[in-house]
Amino acid sequence: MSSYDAIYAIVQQIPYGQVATYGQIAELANLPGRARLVGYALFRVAPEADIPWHRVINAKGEISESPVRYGSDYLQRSLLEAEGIQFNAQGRINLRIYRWQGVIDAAQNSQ
DNA sequence: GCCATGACGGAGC
DNA sequence: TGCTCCGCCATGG
Repeated sequence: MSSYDAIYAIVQQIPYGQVATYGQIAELANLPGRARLVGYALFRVAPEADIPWHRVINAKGEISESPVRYGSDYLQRSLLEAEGIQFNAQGRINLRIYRWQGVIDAAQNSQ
């Protein structure tokens, strides 16, 4: 175990009906630029942990596909839709609406 | 211990 | 708007 522990902690904090990007998770986990490690970490722990991995998507707002996942991406989409998240015609999620802003600082909320 | 790969991100064309 | 290339670093052979 290592910094990944922070990644799992962050993912578990994603609220129902919202999503976060790998890069965002990495940043919150104090691993800026290591978005890849986030996805890799989730892939290794997902099946044996209570982590809502389906709420983690890429920066494009879509579900990442990979030959090692086969059809898991379809399951992920189903889970997200079950939470009320809508996909557009391109199968992507509107991050401007569903993106989890993580732990927002009060000062940053001035926008 | 070295080499190749990978749920990504961002810049460049 | 969409595709391609490079960078980052842990894991496995």
